[in-house]
Amino acid sequence: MLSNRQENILKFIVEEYIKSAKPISSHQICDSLDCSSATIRNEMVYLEELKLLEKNHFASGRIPSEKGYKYYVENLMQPKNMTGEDMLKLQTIFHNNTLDLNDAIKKSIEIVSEITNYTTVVLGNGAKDNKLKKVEIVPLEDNKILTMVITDKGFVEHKNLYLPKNVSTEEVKKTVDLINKLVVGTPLDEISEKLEYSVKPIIGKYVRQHELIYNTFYDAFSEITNKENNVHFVGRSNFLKQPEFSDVEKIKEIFSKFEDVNCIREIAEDKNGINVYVGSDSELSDEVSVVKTHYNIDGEEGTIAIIGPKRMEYDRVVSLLDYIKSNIGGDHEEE
Amino acid sequence: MLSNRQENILKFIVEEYIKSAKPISSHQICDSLDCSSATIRNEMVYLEELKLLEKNHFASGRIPSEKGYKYYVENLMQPKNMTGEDMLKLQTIFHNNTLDLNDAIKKSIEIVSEITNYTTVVLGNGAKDNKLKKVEIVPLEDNKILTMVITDKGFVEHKNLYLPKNVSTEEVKKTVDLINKLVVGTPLDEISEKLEYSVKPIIGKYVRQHELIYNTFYDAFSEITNKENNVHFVGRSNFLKQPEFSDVEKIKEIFSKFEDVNCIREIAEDKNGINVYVGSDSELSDEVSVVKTHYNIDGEEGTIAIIGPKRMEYDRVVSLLDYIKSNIGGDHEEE
DNA sequence: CTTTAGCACTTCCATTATATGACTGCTAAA
DNA sequence: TTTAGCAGTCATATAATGGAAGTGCTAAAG
Repeated sequence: MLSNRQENILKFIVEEYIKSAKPISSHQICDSLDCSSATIRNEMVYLEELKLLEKNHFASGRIPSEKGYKYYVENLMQPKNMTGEDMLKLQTIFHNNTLDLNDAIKKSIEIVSEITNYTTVVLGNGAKDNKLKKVEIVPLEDNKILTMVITDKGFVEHKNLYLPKNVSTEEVKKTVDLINKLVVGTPLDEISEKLEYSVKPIIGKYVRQHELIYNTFYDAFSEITNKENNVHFVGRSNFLKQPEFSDVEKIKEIFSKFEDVNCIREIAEDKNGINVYVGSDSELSDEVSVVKTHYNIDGEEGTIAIIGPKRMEYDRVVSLLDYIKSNIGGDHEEE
Repeated sequence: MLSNRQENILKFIVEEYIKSAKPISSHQICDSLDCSSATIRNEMVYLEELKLLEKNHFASGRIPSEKGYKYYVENLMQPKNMTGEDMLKLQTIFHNNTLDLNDAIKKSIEIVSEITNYTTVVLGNGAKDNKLKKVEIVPLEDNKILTMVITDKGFVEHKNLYLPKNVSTEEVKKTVDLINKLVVGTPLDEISEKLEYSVKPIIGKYVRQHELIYNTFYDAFSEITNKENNVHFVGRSNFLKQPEFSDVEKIKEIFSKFEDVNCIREIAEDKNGINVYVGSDSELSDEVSVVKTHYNIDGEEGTIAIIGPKRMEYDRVVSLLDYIKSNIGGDHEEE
């Protein structure tokens, strides 16, 4: 158990280090705690024994350890009031009533990224659990047709296809009608299966050249459903602004994680509330922290995450996420 | 005018420096040119007077100047035969007959980026000159509707809208019918105008709450047409791999250019053929070169650009671009 | 028992010195 | 015109040096 003074010292060190990125000396602390630097030093030795603080070298000031950050986040951090400026910027989004949920979230995190200089991600779960609303084709010039797949949540995927010359648009239309009759309402990730056992056996009765057309649609669907999650990444290069990433090697490490789809998928969160993952808990790199939250608004689910250095303004980021979460998906009934 | 030997020396230096990123000394050259290092040095002095070569410091080897690179590209570079490996990777795309032009280009540059470790961009001119094919709405749950704008080239823009409670879907449908009747065939960038003088004056006759609906559509259209060009950027972080960008400050400079939409727009090219812009000519940074080409296939236009350090494998990149250009937009009639 | 002053000690960091290696430029001879 | 050879220049690596910063410890004071 930490004494009151020990907690204050830890808090001071974490917060000051977040601001300055420089190790904190005992002298810097004694003013605000009203005791001598020697006293602080004695306490610091204890905090270091508990692995809450670290030193870069024998005679450097202290910096928070990963454990120290965690202790801070869990026990010492106080909710930070949002500044009027931050609020104002976000409100321009929330007051736009016609904005789609996904667009609103994207815009919010763009703003967060801009005002905090951290990296932000939205990871929607895409259209996986959406149900097929309809399939539509629009014949364009020549043998080119536009095919669209529309889901019940308003997700649209489209793809331009070129038909082999011996296939007429009429035949394709018949196929589309068949699909619409038989497959509408099916969740996207079950469509391939359903096509196989409910459309394929009978398509031959209605459609000439059915094999070619069927395969084309089958491929189009599987491409659409395999499409990687809806990720919106903003402000990757903000990491370049952080002094602890002034080494290109470290930047490389982070960026290669960012490019690795699997790493990004792992960011997905399913816990309630706003969760903070420091360093190794972030699953990305020991050098970064992730603050994230899961949302589920009228069935549209996803994760919003803010990625920054461990030396992150946790209090500010948490309050920003909190603010966004309580404002998105607000009723569109009103007005 | 350069002598034969002088050209050979310049060529050797450029090509060797591209490989090694280290200044080239006279000794390295004399073997392959069959004369002594002193002779080379005498020639190098002359090439330096012409500003084709530079030195980092008094006793360093020579590196090509911007002018030197240009001379190389214009006069010395020989077309490089593509390696079988490179070809093979690209052919997987060109042999996929159902692939849309845009998708094919995107996939190609992804491969180019991967095999060359340079950054690539496709800058389509979006849907600006497309003509409206149709507007469509799909009512979803509650007061949410999906609105889609489809163009003659198969470009689709969609947006989920929330209707105020007192507006019925019926009224929206009427508006859509009106727009389809009056505005179809109009180029996208003239639509706002046309809405204003051909739909607005008469919409009141057919639609209740016409103001609200009209404004909603008007906004949706202007948002769609203002949408920034279709840019597909790949492999930004490849710059981290180049030794001349081991300094974070330089990376910052490049990345901030990449994030600046105007800078990216300027990449658009309208000249014929494949053009090489070295250093300051690149419009991005003195430290990079851009190799780009304009394509116009069945009216779909755009620019493909490859961005790398000045120390770029120009011959390889040019041949890659050439190969892609002669393969995309191949007939879909066959088979 | 807690706090503090003071001092010795450790490490970093910037500066300087020094040696080495890599090249060039120049000169004089081939 | 070409070449050999040497002096001269600069980068780079390594070591030495003198602060500066900040701790740990001890002993005295509260």
